Amino acid sequence: MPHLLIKDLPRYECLIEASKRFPELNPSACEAFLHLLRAGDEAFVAMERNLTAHNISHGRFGVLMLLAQNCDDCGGTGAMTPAELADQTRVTRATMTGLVDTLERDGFVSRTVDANDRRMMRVCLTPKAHAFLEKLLPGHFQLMASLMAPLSQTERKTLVTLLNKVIQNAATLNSSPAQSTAAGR
Amino acid sequence: MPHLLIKDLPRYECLIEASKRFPELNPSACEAFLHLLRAGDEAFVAMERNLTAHNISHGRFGVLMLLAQNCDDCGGTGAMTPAELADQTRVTRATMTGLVDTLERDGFVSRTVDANDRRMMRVCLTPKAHAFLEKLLPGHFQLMASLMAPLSQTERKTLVTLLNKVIQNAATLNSSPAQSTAAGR
DNA sequence: GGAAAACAGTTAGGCGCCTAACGGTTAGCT
DNA sequence: AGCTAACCGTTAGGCGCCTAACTGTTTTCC
Repeated sequence: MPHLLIKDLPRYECLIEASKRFPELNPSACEAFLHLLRAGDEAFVAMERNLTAHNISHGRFGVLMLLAQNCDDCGGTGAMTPAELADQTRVTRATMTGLVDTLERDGFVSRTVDANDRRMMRVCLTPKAHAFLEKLLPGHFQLMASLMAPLSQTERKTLVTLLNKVIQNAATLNSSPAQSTAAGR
Repeated sequence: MPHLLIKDLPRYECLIEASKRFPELNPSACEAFLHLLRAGDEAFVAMERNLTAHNISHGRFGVLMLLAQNCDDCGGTGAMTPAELADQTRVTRATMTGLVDTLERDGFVSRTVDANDRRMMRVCLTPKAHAFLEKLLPGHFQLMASLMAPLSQTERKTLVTLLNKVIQNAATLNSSPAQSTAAGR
């Protein structure tokens, strides 16, 4: 379930030591990177454990949340196409087909063909899904709260600010074509 | 490849709005949690993109790093049993079997049976693996550095401190049998 | 000495995600 | 009109990770 990630993060002195062999290794950057990876993984595992206890994968949960949000916020019908869902949840359309398949099988969503464009499908939440979320979400939110409990309000704000810088930076890095560093193969 | 995670993180006002319907939702905790998940995912994707460019998965990479570390630090032979590897990389022994299988197939590790206990195997890095790491690691470290570039030295320290609090807390939460209603700590 | 428990590693089967290729539908061009 | 390109959703096949059950080896304890 968890991402493979070395159990004991290396001590800072080891990073400094290693930086002598590898001049490209920036100890503070490496330390921050590894801690970020680890904390994110830990948070993910905690969340997924809670979800699997309710017999739902994080993938399917993401789809339900997205549909629910679309339903509540825009006051719309809550209907979205698979392509929209795939785009906003960052999975491929092929994966979304599988997710919607199982959600439909379990009675959480319904599929209908678009009246105007027969290529498109409309995916809608069922009442059963709304009831399911209503029962699941309180525990989900409590989990977030207890995970962030050791941080004060201002610490959380600081954390968000710092993470935002990383997110923005990573977004541009990840979208750039290729930043291959080593020359050739 | 990435964890499914909603593309646009909700605005803070939306969280406050949602907290009216769900009293368990703590807006600042939720915001910090989602940003952590996203930043960790972004970092993970960046790292894995770099690794797959060298035809290695993050799972196999973790095993190689662990073996290399064990070799360098302790001055030992660098030989570890699959059970040790599985324990320290946080995957099951069954998964480790598969990882070592492919690593052995590609000539990166060798398997030998322990002389004293014929139940055990000894997994060792080959010279080919050392050469491979020597070529791969500079780019790997550069990636970390460029990802953390927007943070100053002190900001990185702050980030590590905050993340450490979360990691410690999550470790106890994840190891506990079931999460309580969390009124404490 | 011999049965049973404990342990190490592997195999079998499942799930989620991916990429690549496929039929069905609409829009654009000549 | 008809041919083509673009698009939507789906299928097929692969990889990594999981759990559960299995094989083989050592230890334990009568």
